[in-house]
Amino acid sequence: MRKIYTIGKLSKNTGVTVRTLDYYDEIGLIKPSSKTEGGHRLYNEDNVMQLERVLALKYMGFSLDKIKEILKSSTLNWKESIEQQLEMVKREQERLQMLERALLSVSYSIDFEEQINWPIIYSIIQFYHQDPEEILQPYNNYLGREEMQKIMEYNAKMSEEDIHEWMGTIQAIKKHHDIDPNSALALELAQRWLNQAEKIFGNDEELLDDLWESLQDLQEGIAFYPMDKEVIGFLQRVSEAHKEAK
Amino acid sequence: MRKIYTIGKLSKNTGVTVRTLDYYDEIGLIKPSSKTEGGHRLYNEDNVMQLERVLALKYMGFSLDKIKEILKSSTLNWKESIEQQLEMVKREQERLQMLERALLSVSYSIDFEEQINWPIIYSIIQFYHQDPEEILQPYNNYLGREEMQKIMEYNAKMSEEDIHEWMGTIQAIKKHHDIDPNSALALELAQRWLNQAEKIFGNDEELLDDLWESLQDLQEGIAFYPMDKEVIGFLQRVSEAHKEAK
DNA sequence: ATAAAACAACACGTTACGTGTTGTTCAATA
DNA sequence: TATTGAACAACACGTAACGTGTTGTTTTAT
Repeated sequence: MRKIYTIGKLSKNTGVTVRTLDYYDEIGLIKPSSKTEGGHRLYNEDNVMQLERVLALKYMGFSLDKIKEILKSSTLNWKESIEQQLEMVKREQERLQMLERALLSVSYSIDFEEQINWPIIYSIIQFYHQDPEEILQPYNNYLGREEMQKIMEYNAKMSEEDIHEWMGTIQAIKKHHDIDPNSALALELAQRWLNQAEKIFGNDEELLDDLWESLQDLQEGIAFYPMDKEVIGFLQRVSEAHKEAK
Repeated sequence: MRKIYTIGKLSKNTGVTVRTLDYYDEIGLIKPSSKTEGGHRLYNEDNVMQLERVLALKYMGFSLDKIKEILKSSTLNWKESIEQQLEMVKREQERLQMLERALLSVSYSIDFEEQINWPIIYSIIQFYHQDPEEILQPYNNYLGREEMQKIMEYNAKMSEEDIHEWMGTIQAIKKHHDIDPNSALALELAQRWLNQAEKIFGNDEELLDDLWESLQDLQEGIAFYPMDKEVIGFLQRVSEAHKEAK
């Protein structure tokens, strides 16, 4: 029993709008198998099958143009198309990762500052805008290949919670950066920073030492929130004051 | 020293095309502060600042319309916009997750079958198309709330490798589903399936038992590759044959 | 036979510009 | 100062995949 559908029936059966079927006809993606004398479109079961395939490919994220191409081609090209699509999806996922972190950082920065601090937003975006490899480039002279690799891994593992805490600490230091390095509060802040850094970079003392050294030279830090010379200078002063006190 | 830029200079300094600045003027996003007698646009430093902000917001994924709205509003609305954007990003990430898994599954299915098996593609897409909660609905009568929760977690943790192996096993069973349940090959296949299942669902024997029970009743399985009655029937037969042999 | 429903074909709108054209203004040079 | 080449404004059309709306025609039910 061969079934024939008018465009309206096909639309109801598949959930695809009439306009869409109209459009698919127009671009030559699905041509109705026949027409009535008056010119109304008639779809047969082959057409239904074509539509199902188109919908499947559309779900996989292909453009209608690509779908037309794929449906005409052989299995070999199929594999290639799917691989390409997979790569596209992975790139998009990475982009969204960066975007999510940037948005979180901006959100936290508004929490802490209680207003919009544009320079910080710019630096957050600049940080996440470049691809991960590039971020660490300034450290090239200070850190080895493996160390950079490690930092990347630790960095990627940071949770929302971690980012939040980290930003809170930096923010607190920025607020009090001019207090006496010998004071209890100064020590507490430095301790807090160190704890956080250890949490992020594991208990890898050596890595942390190398990183700290490079930070002192560069006067500008990695991380999701600008570790600028204000913060680094503060940490230096507290560290020295603490050493002397010993 | 107030700097004034023509559209071309501003374009060169910021990397934004002249056409884009033209467009931003047209939609009222960035209006040049003044014009020459002849009508050429002149941008001042305020305009440069506006442009920097627009670019920052654009990077965060907002539409130009939303950006216009945000730049006019207060800090409060800012928070809300960013939260919304974050939710959008998260939804999109979930969608891409599903999409990636679907594409991987289709890719593997082509590997195994060496041709395009449309019904399998449809079921893969149907599986990933619904939201995660809905997938487990048929099991509602068999599994408790916590058990379903666990399955979801295990499922989400599956790596590419896992999916690949799983599909390979199911595929192999489908190829040999009519062999003697007492044969060595049958036992081996069933063993392979069990190993895989244990790998995915941990060593949680109880969970696996309940799941297996529900599978036998429903005759259709969860998972990224159709565990249909062919496969389930095969596993049943081998299991019984093995019990008797004991 | 007639009225209502379905349909075809066309047009415009959507986003954030790219690309190209025409006519005008600016800036540098002779 | 006149000229010429570069820069510019303003406009048009194209992009992807349709949604929405209109007009005129065909089909279907009564």
